[in-house]
Amino acid sequence: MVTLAQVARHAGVSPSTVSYVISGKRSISQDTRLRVERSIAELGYHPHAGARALASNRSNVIALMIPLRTDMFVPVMMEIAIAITTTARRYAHDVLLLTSEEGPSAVKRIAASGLADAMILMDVELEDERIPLLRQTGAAAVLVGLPADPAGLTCIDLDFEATGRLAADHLADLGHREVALVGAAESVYRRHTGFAERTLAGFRQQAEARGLSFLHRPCGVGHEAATGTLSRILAERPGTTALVVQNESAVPHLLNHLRQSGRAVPEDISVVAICPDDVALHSTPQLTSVSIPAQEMGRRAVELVMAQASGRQHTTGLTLLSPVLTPRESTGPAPRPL
Amino acid sequence: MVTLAQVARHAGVSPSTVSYVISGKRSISQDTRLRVERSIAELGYHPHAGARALASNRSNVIALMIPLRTDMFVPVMMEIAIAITTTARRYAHDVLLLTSEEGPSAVKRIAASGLADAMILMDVELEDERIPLLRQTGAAAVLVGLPADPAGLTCIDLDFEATGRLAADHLADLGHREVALVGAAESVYRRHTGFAERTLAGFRQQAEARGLSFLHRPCGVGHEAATGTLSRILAERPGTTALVVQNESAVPHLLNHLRQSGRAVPEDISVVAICPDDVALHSTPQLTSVSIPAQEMGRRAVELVMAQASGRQHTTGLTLLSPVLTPRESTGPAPRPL
DNA sequence: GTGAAAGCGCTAACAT
DNA sequence: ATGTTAGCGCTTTCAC
Repeated sequence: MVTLAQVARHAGVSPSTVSYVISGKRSISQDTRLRVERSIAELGYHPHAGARALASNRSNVIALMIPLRTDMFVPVMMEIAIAITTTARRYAHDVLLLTSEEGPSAVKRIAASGLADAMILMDVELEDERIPLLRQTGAAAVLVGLPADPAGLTCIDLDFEATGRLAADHLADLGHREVALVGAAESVYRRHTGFAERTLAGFRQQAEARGLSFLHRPCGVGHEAATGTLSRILAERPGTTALVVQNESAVPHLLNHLRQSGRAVPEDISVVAICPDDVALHSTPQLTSVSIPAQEMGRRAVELVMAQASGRQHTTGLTLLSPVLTPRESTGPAPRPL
Repeated sequence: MVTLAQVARHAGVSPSTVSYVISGKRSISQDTRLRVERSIAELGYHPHAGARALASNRSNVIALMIPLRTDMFVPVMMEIAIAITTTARRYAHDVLLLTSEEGPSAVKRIAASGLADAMILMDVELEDERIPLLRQTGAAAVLVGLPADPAGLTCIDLDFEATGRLAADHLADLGHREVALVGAAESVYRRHTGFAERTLAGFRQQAEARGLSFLHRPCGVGHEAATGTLSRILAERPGTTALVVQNESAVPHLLNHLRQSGRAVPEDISVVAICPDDVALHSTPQLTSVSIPAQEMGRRAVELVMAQASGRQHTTGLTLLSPVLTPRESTGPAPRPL
């Protein structure tokens, strides 16, 4: 193993000089810097992470806690996780993956062991058990999602209330009067993961403001669940002319069920999806959608947590990304009543 | 921060005793052990990861390299990653997440920095750039997937050749004579990720042995791609009575297209999917499938890499999990020719 | 602009 | 069965 001392000897300088060349924490003459850098390259030196963490009290690692659950749309989580990881590298950090299996105590373990010096928590619940521990350890942390009481915490999420309002407005503008919201799995609502409830609240608010009547139904995973939910909606409210879908995995089933039951999209029924762009683009017809900006959420989460960890500021507060609705082929004017 | 020395003082023993209580590397009297354990709990002590790594030359971290690509079925990757993470915890290890963005040099960086003492590589290509570096650093490593030349490497994967043969046999047993394989995205074949080609090879071999004629077509993502691929297959070979599908994201579209074109499954056409069980179970009809044992692959990958890292054995070799085909509702006897 | 040296918290000989 | 102690490789004063 190549050590800093070896690099120093090779370059004919002292160990501290090598250290300072690497960290840039004091000015070095052009000449020395070059010699040291050449030695580093030549010997293939990489600083020992443990030694560095021990001496500097910073691990250069961000812990990422992801849920074990499978009732969320997995590709979105994965995209966020990947965006976090690649962004972290830009800050010379690595990402440690933790699952919720270990429970809230993982927060304590990570903080106390100095394994990571910042944490990003995904799948935050309204009353998340990890939050008290977070407050008590005072670790730099960012939540992806909103808890009930975000005071003193740094959170980032899509503004789902605005998302619900946006969808309602879009449909109201098109003249729809009777609409339905096909939501996430029931377990998601039961668990009080904020996003589903916030979307519903925003949608309800604006639906009422715009005089829309609407129905909300959760929807489980799989073909049966999706078609069953849709049939029941259409049976109960035959006058429904538009659907808002906040359930990526149900999208193909829903579209197919509409096709099969002889309803044309958007002529007979309009569809707005809340989903990543690629899902919307790969559907037929391409879906009018409010996109889930997974990449941006991951990137911003890292930026927020790095700002905190570097002590530059305690950006304690909410970052709510504004939803963007992209009209595509799946929404159109409400059909004239028969 | 609570240190080992503080625990020692609190328990009235020497630091090394505390260390040995924790590691179990030498026998401790019942009495001392209890006192030390109580002190640890009382003070909320967690060993400093960096210090431990520095002193012991072991980080207790497994690096997991995942692909950035999105043409693989994401939920399977995620399930493997989660299984790896939870299994790693059973070995008192954590998982460091690396993406392929950093390139092959990540292997060098991790090995040289001592950040991880073992690596698991996913999405292995036949001529994977990371392999030479792996051989040269001599790091403990397990590949999920098979490269062209696995000599000296430890690999684990589903036995996709046997999977192909199994599917062919199942259909031949049911009397089918003309079958088609709906494969992964074309990019997957171009990149020479082994699994798709191996499935095809196994399927071809057994199809020939059993006298099946067959067609193979890659299939991209999305509704258009899936239905287009299927229409073309049926146009080209109207006598096709069975489909093997190695493309999870195409499954719902395929089933719907069959339904819509008036073909009953399995009366008119049988379908065998190569997919995780939950995809098979959530389809209608439930699919006869060869399951992708994501959990087991993750778990076994950790076991293999731990065995290696602990030096107990260099299990250099392939672990090919035997495929299991579960007959469900989507396959039946070949229809009598008209 | 550069060097010397004191730790960081732990492990693992080497003691007894 | 337990204690003493010398590092592990790095960062960071302190000194010039």
